[in-house]
Amino acid sequence: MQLHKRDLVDAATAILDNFGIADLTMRRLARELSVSPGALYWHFANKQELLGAVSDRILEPLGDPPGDWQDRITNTCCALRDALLSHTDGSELVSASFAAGQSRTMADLVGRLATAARDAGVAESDAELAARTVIYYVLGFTADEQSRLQWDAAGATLPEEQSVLTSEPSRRFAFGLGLLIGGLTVHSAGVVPPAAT
Amino acid sequence: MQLHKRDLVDAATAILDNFGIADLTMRRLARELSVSPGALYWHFANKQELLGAVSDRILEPLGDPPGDWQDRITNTCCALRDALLSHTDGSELVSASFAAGQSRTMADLVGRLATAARDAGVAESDAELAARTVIYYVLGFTADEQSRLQWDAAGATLPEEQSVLTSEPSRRFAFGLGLLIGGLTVHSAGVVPPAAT
DNA sequence: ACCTGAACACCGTTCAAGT
DNA sequence: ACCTGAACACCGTTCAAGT
Repeated sequence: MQLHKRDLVDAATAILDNFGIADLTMRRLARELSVSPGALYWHFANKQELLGAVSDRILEPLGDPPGDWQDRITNTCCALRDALLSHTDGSELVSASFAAGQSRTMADLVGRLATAARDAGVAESDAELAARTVIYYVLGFTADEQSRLQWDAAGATLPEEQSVLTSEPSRRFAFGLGLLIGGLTVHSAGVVPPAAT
Repeated sequence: MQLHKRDLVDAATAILDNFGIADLTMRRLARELSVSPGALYWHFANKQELLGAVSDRILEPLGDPPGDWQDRITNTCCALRDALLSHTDGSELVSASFAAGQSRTMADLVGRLATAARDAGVAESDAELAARTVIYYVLGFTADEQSRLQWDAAGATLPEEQSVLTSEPSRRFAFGLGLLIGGLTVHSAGVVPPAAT
């Protein structure tokens, strides 16, 4: 039967979940679909584009949260982190797609967070940067968290006494987020950030 | 003559600067050194370790700045950005080495920034996370900046009217940094960050 | 329109064997 | 101690040719 983009993304997501990003290759995907490697290039121009589609699939659960700007930032970031943690190497994959500009959903997220930043009093010219700064944090934090989680899951499972770096990750995630929201709050209060260089 | 670690890192850095990270392969490096690919594995256990050494080379210019905690964070971040921008794909390479825990210098940087965070009033248990949050920002911002710079350098050179995203990058860098320093400042003033999840 | 087969130009890593 | 040669097990991408 005919191959559709959806089928490729389904199978790619399954490989990701079961074997991780290192095994998510075009050839492996073709093998899984019982198809020649070249067939994939009828549906996607290249691997980057395919990975972008998988990223968007991973980010499908993200909604458009209501509330004031603080709530919207907090909810968006928590939902993003949850989505990334739901798939093996999720943060690594989405980080790469984001950097390559291949994820529609990440672009939308930047837009929404920029709106929240404007509502916080950030100037139009800096709103997107503020949005991206928040995203850098979520992607960086979650990549760290996930690599430690997956390393622990593979190795010895220290049952109670975990490292300070793996303990209470949600509380820690909120701390860093609070730093950024606090920064936006003082910014809107009229404090000028110190000059760099 | 004998091959030393230094020679490998020299040659690897030259490939990076002249051709970018995609061309920095073990086989290419061996060819450049007129040596068999296997020879490299006498000096480095694997590619990750070699890339870690290149990252440390790139970060060599970084000093240990004096001053109050705000100055130390600002100067460290600006020096880090400068070092990354001095080498083709510098931020991509160092980001990867940092994520893989292969750069001694990045580990040192986390330590120094954590000390600054403690001086800002951050609790011992959160100081390293605050340090990492600052680093996520610098790496994320600079990766973005560098990819746009390198894309512009390759394509059409729009001489005057640049996109809002590539204009005045240093001012924009300082803005995001100010957000984080502002967040640390209000934190030390006793404001509790809002809970996430 | 959609896919196969086969090729092109590569990878990272290992390891017996040489000097 | 340090390196070669050769192999192992792969990659992403292209493209004439088939249906």
